[in-house]
Amino acid sequence: MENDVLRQAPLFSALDDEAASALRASMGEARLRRGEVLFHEGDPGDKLYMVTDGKVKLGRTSSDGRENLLAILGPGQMFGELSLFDPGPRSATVTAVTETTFLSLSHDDLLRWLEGRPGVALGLLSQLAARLRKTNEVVADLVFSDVPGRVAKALLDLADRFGRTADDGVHVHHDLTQEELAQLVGASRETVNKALADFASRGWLRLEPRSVVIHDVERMRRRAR
Amino acid sequence: MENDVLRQAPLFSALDDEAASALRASMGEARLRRGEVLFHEGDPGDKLYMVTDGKVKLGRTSSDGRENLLAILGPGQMFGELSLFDPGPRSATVTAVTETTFLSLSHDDLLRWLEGRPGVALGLLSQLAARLRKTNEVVADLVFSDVPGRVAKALLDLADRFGRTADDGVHVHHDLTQEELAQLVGASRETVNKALADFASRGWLRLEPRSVVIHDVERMRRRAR
DNA sequence: GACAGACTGTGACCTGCAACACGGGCGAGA
DNA sequence: TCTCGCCCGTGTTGCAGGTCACAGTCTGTC
Repeated sequence: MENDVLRQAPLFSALDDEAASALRASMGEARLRRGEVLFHEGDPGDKLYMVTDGKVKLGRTSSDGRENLLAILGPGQMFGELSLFDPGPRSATVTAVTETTFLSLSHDDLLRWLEGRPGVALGLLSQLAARLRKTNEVVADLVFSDVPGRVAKALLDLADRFGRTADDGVHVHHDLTQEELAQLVGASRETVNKALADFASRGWLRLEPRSVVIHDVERMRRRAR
Repeated sequence: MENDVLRQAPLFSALDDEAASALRASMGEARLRRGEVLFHEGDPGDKLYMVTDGKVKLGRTSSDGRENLLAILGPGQMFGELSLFDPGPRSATVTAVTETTFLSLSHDDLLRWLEGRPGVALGLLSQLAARLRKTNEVVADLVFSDVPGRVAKALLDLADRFGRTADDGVHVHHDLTQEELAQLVGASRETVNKALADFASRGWLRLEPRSVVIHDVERMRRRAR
């Protein structure tokens, strides 16, 4: 049943069939190809989205046009909560990194559905709290770590979420160009390339287009901190 | 009535007397002097706190001992929500910057009080969403802005929250040493000192111990971005 | 009034990283 | 098949900002 898609999201995993169906009924769908934009920073909008398949990047652009990625999100992950609970324009631009499908839910529908399900509000709180914790982590890394450290950390994070373990290591098809990786860790494309080349020359990983194979997770982990 | 203290917090400002009293009854109190620590990063703990008077800094320490401040909080502001909704050890150390008084509330008491008050849960959601939005802002600044820009922004933020407007400008008694300011913007003490000295030499502000008078808010604002 | 200790100011380095520059590969479309 | 764009790799240069070192100042304390 279609409800399985919903249950990918940690937030909705515990719902019974009735609740899931009720929710699913009020949700819309969307599909984007690589490079297409779902919405731009500054746009109005009060919809919550959930990725059901594929990957998106969540980014913001500085006044002088440089870009910075806040997160890469995959199946089961939600975004757009900010405009939901702290009304205001979208604070980031969302772009598909691969072909991606979404479910969407409007503020009003969510609130209506939320009534009488107080547990879910608590679930949302803990989702947000976890996001905040993670973002604080990012701040600390920007202050304390150098670029190679941040690259290592980003790769490990991507590996956790998108990696498949094989006998020669963890295959991570992150689908990001080195430029995008650089924006994700807040560095230049060139510096990231050098860090990657250095890791490869040490045998910690193998580089492939838009993908890496991490041979030595332990060393990468040590380099990350 | 004592309930006024509670109502300083945006979250509780709309409560009626009954609700406020009920909440107030289950809250504890605490008081710290400058430099004293309320709790350390890594400590267990499930209490939510609210500053009623004074100022605290919320910081984390890197493995090699360097420190980074996530926020400076004043009267009406809350902290400790993370351990509440995303159970786990405290993610930051909280230290008093001036003599400070708090109210505290345990997880269980909050949940009990929350029952039957669904509006408050939504209020908490929007608090967290706003915090997250702000933290994302910080990340962008770290990536895009230089140190003087971040210092200007930090001073303006402190001015908004703690400043008093007089005829020679906005007096901001932030109570932070330049070392602490540096930790707040993610830079070294020396670089921050030079940025401040530069602003002062341009006549944009006047330096005083643990305090500044901003003469030209507009120029500072322009420098911040 | 003398001393300690914490805070502030300023210079001389050194380093990590961004910016620029350029060449090579590869995939997609004419 | 050619060729035009995107990617990716790498050397070179300049600068922001971190580190080190020290001097001046402002507290409170005995």
